Amino acid sequence: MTTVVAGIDDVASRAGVSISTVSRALRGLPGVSPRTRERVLSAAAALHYTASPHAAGLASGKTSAVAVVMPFVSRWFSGRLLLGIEPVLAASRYNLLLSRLGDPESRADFLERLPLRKRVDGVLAACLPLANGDVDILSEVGVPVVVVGASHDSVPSVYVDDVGGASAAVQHLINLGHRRIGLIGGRHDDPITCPTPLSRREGYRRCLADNGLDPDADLEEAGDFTVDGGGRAMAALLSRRHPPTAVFAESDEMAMGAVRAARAAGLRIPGDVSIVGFDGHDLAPLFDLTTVDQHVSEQGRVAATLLLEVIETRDGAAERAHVELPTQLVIRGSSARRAGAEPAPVEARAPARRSRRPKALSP
Amino acid sequence: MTTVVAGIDDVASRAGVSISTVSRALRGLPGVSPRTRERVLSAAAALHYTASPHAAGLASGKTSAVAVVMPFVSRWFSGRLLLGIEPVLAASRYNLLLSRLGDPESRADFLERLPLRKRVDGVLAACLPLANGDVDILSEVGVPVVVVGASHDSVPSVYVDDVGGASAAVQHLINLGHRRIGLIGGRHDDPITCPTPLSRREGYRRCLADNGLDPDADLEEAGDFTVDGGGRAMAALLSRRHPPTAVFAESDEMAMGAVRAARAAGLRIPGDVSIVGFDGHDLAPLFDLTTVDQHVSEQGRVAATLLLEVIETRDGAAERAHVELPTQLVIRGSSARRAGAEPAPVEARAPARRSRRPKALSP
DNA sequence: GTGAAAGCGCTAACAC
DNA sequence: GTGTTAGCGCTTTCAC
Repeated sequence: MTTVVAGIDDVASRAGVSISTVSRALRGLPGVSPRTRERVLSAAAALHYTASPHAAGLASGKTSAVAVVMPFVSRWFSGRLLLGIEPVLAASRYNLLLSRLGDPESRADFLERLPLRKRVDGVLAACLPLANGDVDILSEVGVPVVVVGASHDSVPSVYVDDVGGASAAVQHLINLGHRRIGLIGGRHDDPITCPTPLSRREGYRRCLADNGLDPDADLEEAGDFTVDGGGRAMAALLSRRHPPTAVFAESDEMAMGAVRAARAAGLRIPGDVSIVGFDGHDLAPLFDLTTVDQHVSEQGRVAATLLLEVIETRDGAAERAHVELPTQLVIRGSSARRAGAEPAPVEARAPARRSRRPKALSP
Repeated sequence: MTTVVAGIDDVASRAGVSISTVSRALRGLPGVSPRTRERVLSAAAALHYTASPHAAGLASGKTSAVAVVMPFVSRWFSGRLLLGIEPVLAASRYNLLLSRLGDPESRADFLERLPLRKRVDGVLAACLPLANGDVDILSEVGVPVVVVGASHDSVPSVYVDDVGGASAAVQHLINLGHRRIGLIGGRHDDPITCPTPLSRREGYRRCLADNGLDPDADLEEAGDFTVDGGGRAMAALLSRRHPPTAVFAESDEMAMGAVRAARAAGLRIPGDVSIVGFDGHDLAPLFDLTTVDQHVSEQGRVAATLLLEVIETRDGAAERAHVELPTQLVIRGSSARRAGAEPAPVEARAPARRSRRPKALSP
């Protein structure tokens, strides 16, 4: 069963050439006659030969692998990101090494041991909270690093405008006549989360301020980015003496929990309370949820492309790239004009439910 | 920025020993005095030294990496599986190489080139449709293979009893007085899907037959395992001259789409139609969805553990292991007694909504 | 256009 | 208990 695997010398002798010619022919290097190349290729195919990445890596210094590091592997966000990243890597024949850096210990251990060092050609860091010191350590791995889902000064990064996106969501609610707008956010004392919740909260507060509304700490509640957390936060907000007439949740899953909690409290959506999320979650349409789509898989695609560019060209421009991708407010049925508010100019609603994302992108 | 990385000889000279002593000390091998080991360890720590997996792999034949191969990377199922797999691998210091084998071409290419060969110590194949020939080819990679999410004769595997699980779901509906029970299934002509849909359909049909009900092709509809597909299938079923009073969907996402479609058709759930899904999806509680929980992350955990066992012990028993994990019918509010049916013995309902899964398992 | 030989950075015998 | 040496399977000069 454990078949002996063909080595480069097997191919060489079968093709009647030396191993260096095999190496050159197989990698498409110049200096090999068409006839020879042809013979080598068919010999390799016949033997199911593939060069050992280890040996090749040792000799050449290239590993043809990149590491993707994220705090969670099972969240919706992680999957979407991988959806964008994987095809890019596969197309360039890079292996994808997945690492989770959830808790502070594993993160410390990672930064201490740098187990990826010498194993990959680049690192894609998703949503990691990179303190300045961390980046220094990370750059010590000696390979390019690209950050996705957060902006960072000294590392190329791909991200969306969280402040602007949150702001657009809140502005949408304000345009609908809402004045008491609640926030369901992340917990800001969690050392392992990304800066994301801070930015979205900032967008929320800034938008209120820009519209002459006082941010009210009583209308902000932590939902720790889970469905249940969102539900609890919503319940808390609804129990205030002056509950909000609309709520902006910093993630769609929290928004879904909020929808559930509001319904459980006997409220109708959007009749009694409007809810807006953030993400563009696949299941958001099921809740008829208005949301800020952050095109996660596109972020992944762009980040992976950028990383490969940095790896392969060592281009100074790419190494300093900061790509801000747009968000998009997708208006659905969970947000509506506040009962009793004066009418206002009409906003465009999302078109047909499924038109948001081309089919190829949503397996 | 691109710091020079310490090699084993740097550590050796700093500790004042030879490189083989460094190698031994760092890997915890016997034959090193405590004093020496101590000096080596601190030298290595000071230099942030980590052995190059490539060099180590070349020399030892072990790569300390395993490949996880799945048809999709962004589905809920994939994330859950990774959630179970990753900690097991990380605990044993194995790297996780993620490959997608979605379309037939990439699958053929994979089987042709076996790019993993020589790169990993083992392969975890999730939900891949392994024809017998494919397994032979796969075993040619020369490393152990464990299949998860499907049973296969010649390869150790971890799976749930799809037939039994589906059967339990349908029996539940029959117990509730339903007689016309629809099926929302997968498409069986798709060459890349797992045997899963066939098994669940078999469980559905068998359960009907066991209860003296004739399976009716008119009550089966394909939903291709997506929310929208489930919605379309539900709409189709509801448009039958004799629509079903209950529907079993082979996945929770299809069930969610079905819930939506039923509501869109003006039906109440479970008053007008009962719906049961299959998966134990995180968001199922949001839909109050009765479902067959297949504990996906547990499947991943067990499969990863099994794979490491095979790798590390080359134990014949492990190499022949077929682990069938139990499914669990979780009864929620989407299924109820058929209107007008005679009463029957009470079934246990799910307890508090969040008790289904310990917190540590649901990030 | 092709081959020979020298490593890449480790591990694993084997000697001391 | 520790050091020396020969590879692991390739890529890469450098000759030819």
